Amino acid sequence: MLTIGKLGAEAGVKVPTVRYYEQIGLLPKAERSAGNQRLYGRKALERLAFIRHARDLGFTLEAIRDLLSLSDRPDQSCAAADAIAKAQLAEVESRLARLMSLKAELERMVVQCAGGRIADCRVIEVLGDHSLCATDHRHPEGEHIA
Amino acid sequence: MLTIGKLGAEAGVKVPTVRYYEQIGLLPKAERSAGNQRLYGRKALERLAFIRHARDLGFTLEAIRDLLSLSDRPDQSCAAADAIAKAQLAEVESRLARLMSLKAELERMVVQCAGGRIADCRVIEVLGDHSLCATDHRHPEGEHIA
DNA sequence: CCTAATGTCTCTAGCAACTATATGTTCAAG
DNA sequence: CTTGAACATATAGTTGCTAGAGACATTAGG
Ligand SMILES: [Zn+2]
Ligand SMILES: [Zn+2]
Ligand SMILES: [Zn+2]
Ligand SMILES: [Zn+2]
Repeated sequence: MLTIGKLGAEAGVKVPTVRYYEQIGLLPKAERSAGNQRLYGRKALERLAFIRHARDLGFTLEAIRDLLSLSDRPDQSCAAADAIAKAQLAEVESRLARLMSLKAELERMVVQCAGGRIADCRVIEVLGDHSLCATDHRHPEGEHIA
Repeated sequence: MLTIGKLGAEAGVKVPTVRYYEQIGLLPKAERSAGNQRLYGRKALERLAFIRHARDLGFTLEAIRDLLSLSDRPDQSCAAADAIAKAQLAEVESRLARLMSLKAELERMVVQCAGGRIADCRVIEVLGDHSLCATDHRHPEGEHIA
């Protein structure tokens, strides 16, 4: 049995994060030692590693919650799981497109600045006027910015 | 003079967001009408449009605060503004690199799944085991995930 | 065996950047 | 003059954690 610290170290997750996952019901309530400390077995480690990996791939905790409950029903069709992964792929692709556009605009700004006074700074000028941009990089409503 | 609603519409910013920007000191406290409603002039509109555009380019509010205070000093060197833009470009490039890696892994997962039962689902399998991944896409510590 | 250093416990609050809700006031149209 | 939209304030919620306070548990050294 692992203490929370060992568990976190094995899975690459910080201790408060493990407790947080338990709090929001992503991990089941852990067994406790005589002294009230959490104890984990191999199954909990696998579950936490799954969560960590899915987070690393950008899935939200909500999506991970669904994926975990699917993975608890091995005999069902995996269509729902695949749909979640495809949605995540689409999300990543859309962020990618936007970030490429941002990169282009930022590069233009930085390159065009001759490095003089603020009054002549291309960075400041472009930030004040989107019509100076080459692409329409604007934030589609409802999309997360990061 | 514009009311907050008109101002927001002109700049493409929601009304509560305008009030939020005022609250955190990004916009100066607005003049008020006899009936205590906010009134804005052209300068405020320009400032809000600047903020909106910078947000659209992914700058944080902290960076925008700095850029705004720089733009209030037109005679100073623009080196600091350029540095902020370069840092933002670097940030975008690093996110881009990570997202490309995520996209590759997600595509692999989705393509490899034959679409049967959960027990055989490649999506679930890969999520449980990073060693099945082709690249090291893992989250560098301290970086934002989105 | 005692002590000191970690590690763990709970609880609360904070971060970014808003968004939503509730309740009340002002304004413009008809 | 009444109605309804737009405005006002204040508070709480969102996501995914992270940081702190103050108390208890465990472990390693002397
Ligand atoms: Zn410049
Ligand atoms: Zn632009
Ligand atoms: Zn599948
Ligand atoms: Zn992986």
